[in-house]
Formats: sequence, C-alpha cells, structure tokens
Amino acid sequence: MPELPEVETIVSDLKPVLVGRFFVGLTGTHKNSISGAIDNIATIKGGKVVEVKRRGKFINIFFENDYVMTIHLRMSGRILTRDLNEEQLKFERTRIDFNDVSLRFCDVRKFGKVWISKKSEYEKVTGISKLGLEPLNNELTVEKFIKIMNGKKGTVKKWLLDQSLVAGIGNIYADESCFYAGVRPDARMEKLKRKELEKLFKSVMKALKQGIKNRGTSISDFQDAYGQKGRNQELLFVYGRGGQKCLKCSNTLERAVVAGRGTVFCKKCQK
DNA sequence: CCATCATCCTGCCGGC
DNA sequence: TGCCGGCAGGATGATG
Repeated sequence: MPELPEVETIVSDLKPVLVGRFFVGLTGTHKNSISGAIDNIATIKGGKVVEVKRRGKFINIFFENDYVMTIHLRMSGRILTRDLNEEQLKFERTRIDFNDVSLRFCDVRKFGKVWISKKSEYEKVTGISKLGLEPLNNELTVEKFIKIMNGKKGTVKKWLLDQSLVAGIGNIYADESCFYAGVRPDARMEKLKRKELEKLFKSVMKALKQGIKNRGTSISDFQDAYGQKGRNQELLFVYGRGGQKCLKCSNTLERAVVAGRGTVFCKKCQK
C-alpha cells in the first residue's frame, strides 16, 4: 500500500511531467473516487500546473489559478502516466488529462479519492489539516518526536500509524521501524524510556529514507508513475514475513494483530 | 478516555 | 477444477 516513500516516489515522477502543463479535463468511471472534484472540474480547465507536492500520503497538484487537485491513493491506488490516446487501463477509475499527457488513477478497491478545491480551503476539505508533522523536511526533530510520543497511552504501532502525530507512516514502515528500534509493535508507548524513543525516532527516519531511496515497497503491487516496481521489498526485515525466520537471529517471526493491522515482529530482537 | 469494530471494496488465497 | 468464505487494509465513524 502506498505510504510516504511510495507517494514521494510518485510525486517525484509527476513533478517533471506536470509542471507547466495545462489541465484539460477529468472524467471518472467511478463516482465515489471523484466526488470531491466534480463541482470544480470546469473551474480549473486551462489551469497551468505550478507545483506538485506531497503532504503525508496526499499528492497535491497546485494550479496557477488558485485551485489544488489532491489525490489520496489509500490502499490500492496507482497513478500512471499515459498518452492521451491510450485506451482505458485495468481498474482505471478516473483519468486526469493535461494538454499532452494523461494521468490514469487506477484503484482496485476504490478507496482512493480525488478532490479539487480552493487553495484557501483545500487542507480542510481533504483532511490534510488534521495531519501531524512531516518526518522528512526537518519539521520533525528527535526532541519533537519524543515530546509527541512520550506518555501516549496505547501500543507503539497505534501511535506510529496515527497521521495526526507524524504524517505518512503506514503498516509496512511502522513494522520495519519497530524492528530497527528493537521495540515490539505491541509495546506500550507510555512505557518507553527516552533512549528507546530516540532509537524509535532514528528507526522511523531510517525506514522512510531507505524506502524513498529504493523507490518504494512493491509488495502489494505498488508501481511508480511509469508502472515500474520499487526495490524496497527486498530489504524488509519483518513486514509480510510472519512465520519465516528472522534475518538477524533466525528465530521464527511472530504474527499478530496490533492496532487492527496485521503485524510481524521478532520476539527475540524486539522487547 | 480508550479500544475495538464496522464500513468501504475486490482480488486472491486456502480449504474442501 | 471450482466454489466459497474469509482476509487484507487507510481512514473514518460508530459502538462498547
């Protein structure tokens, strides 16, 4: 599923493709995917793209004309760049056309969404306003991380996944971060000592940066804007490896449900 | 205040 | 081989 590194990969692909292009139209074969966009389609026609930016797991395409197109891929969404005359793709829910390129929003599970809203209100409309700190633009320091997480009642995994604290971490990177930190995902956050919180912070950063460096984790069919797979799945220690041997100590990895999500960890390496 | 559950949706996997 | 139940899961909202 697309998390921060996957969305970052897509955004870095889209930027050179879209900036300077003009919006032509948006058509949806699945209404729920574009419910937030329909009213404003006409408003941004002819609008020039000035910037493409990620915030948490959201993609934002900024137009010169004071509007923003926002996309959230949720579970199974993909954005693929195609020629305008290319036929409809499998699971294509929405196509977003620019003067000489077409974005195809493909989404098996139909959870993803597209919005078009005014710059002055897009954060409210899309839910971006509820997001917490960005991990990778120096907004999130170790001190801020400790301040945010320290004393939170509940499992470590639950708080790592909470987008209103730190934006962008999902199931894959939460499990990998916990492994790096030597902390069980079902450990209580309020019981972590300062040293452990520091280690957790470094682990989150390491996991996310490594994910970006390797252009995302293609374990559940993630693809970048050109349909290419990432490489980060080759570097996972725990996610998706329940029942297999720990790569560090050869112990059999545990599988459990934590914070309502499938979770894998090593009982020996993580406390 | 907290956790858990249902919802949305459909491909895929295991069991029989 | 084929059918079917159940699972996966980001985010939100309802329920215990």
